[in-house]
Amino acid sequence: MELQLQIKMNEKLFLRNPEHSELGKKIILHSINLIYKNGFESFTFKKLAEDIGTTEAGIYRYFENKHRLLIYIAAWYWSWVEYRISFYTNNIKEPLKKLKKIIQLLATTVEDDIRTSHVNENILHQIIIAEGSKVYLTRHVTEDNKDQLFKPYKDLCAKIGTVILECNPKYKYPKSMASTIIEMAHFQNFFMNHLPSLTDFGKDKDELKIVAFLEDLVFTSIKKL
Amino acid sequence: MELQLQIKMNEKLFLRNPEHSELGKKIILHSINLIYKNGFESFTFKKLAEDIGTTEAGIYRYFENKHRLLIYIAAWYWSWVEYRISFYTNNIKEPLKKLKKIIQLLATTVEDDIRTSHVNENILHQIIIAEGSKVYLTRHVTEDNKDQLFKPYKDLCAKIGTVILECNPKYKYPKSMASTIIEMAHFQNFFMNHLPSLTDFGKDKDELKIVAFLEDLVFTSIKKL
DNA sequence: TTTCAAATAATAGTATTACTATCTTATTAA
DNA sequence: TTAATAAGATAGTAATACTATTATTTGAAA
Repeated sequence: MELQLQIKMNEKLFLRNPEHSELGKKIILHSINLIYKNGFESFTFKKLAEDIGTTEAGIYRYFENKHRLLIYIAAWYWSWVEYRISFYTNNIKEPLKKLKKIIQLLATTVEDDIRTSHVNENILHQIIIAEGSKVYLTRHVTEDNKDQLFKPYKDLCAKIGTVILECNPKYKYPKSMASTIIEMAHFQNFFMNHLPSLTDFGKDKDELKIVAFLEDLVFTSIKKL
Repeated sequence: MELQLQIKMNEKLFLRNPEHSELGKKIILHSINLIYKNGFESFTFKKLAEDIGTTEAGIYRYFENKHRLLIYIAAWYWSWVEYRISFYTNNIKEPLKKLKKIIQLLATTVEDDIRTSHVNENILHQIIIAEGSKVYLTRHVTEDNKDQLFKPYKDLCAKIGTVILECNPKYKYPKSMASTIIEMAHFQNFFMNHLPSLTDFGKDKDELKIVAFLEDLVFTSIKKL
């Protein structure tokens, strides 16, 4: 049995749906690889076009500009993360166990999902750690937010917030706690690898320590009466 | 009595020390205002030069490029925050009270410090919230880190880590907790104002709620035996 | 089978950005 | 008085971030 995982994306995220053509899929695949290799700053549509073997103008038919492409990639990533969380916590009844699983899924390296052949999820995870915040840290957050470009991220946050409330209905900050978990799962990873003195994991660079830190942080707070 | 607050900056942060000339001070003052107004993405040395009434080449004598200028501004900011924390927690003996004060200082709006006439600290605080992460989220973090460009940020983090250990010498993650406090003090503020559904403070947009959230988060975790 | 629309490729061109270089003038300190 | 230093003026370049136009391919409906 061969499965294809298709994530339905908001129409405003692109000019032409990249999932619907070969060139489109190449754009996603190659842009993820290029951003991974040289970072978002030095990434240009010209380089991407050369990499793919098409023209700059060709890319512009799919995405307004490189920032929009990054937003698309991030939206895809968060949708995929939410799907993944649903999948792996589906059968878990106990909310505390569920939250534990969520933290583990957010903070540890992912394997490549073979059902999405045009996306290497491990590399994608890495680039979202390094570039993800740039998606919303802009002058046009508000308009972009109105266009629902951040919906997958917000949905994920809301979902985690709900699980937190299931753990403790009296906990006062479920949404802020959820966004803290998500952000810190990534930031502590970035710090561990690049600015280790900002963390307690510098020596062994072990993702499981980030999980342990987050679990400690979250569970002591929400378990409190 | 008129006081002047001078912060000694690492030589690698600039080509020519902007504190040592009128033009230099203008560069800092106007760049903060321009970045505040239109964001770092649309900020260019050309616009800055026009704003000041000098030439592009003039700015390039002080800073290699606009990213270096942002690093400088951020370094200045974190040095100033650390100074401020030292000042306001100086007389506090009780470490828990000290940490509480630190959280409040990190998470609430600052007044303009009249002793630094070329810097409006309130606006500076705002731009660091929105642009601060971009300082280290680059391909060249490692080299920049070797050049000590992030020292003020790391020093602050270390200092807060020390206070956390004073509160509870057995707490296992003082540095990660410190970086979490610093980052979340800013991110929750950004989210509250621009993506409110990621927080629990969207309705009244009250910074004191961020303080309350952080206090809850931190103290339940570190007080644990 | 034609034909018509959609996608793509090829090419060219523009404004802005991110610089570098050079030369002149003002300032100030030995 | 001179010599260094900072600043101003001007010019120029390569790369970036686009837009526009025209031609070619492809695949599906008439």
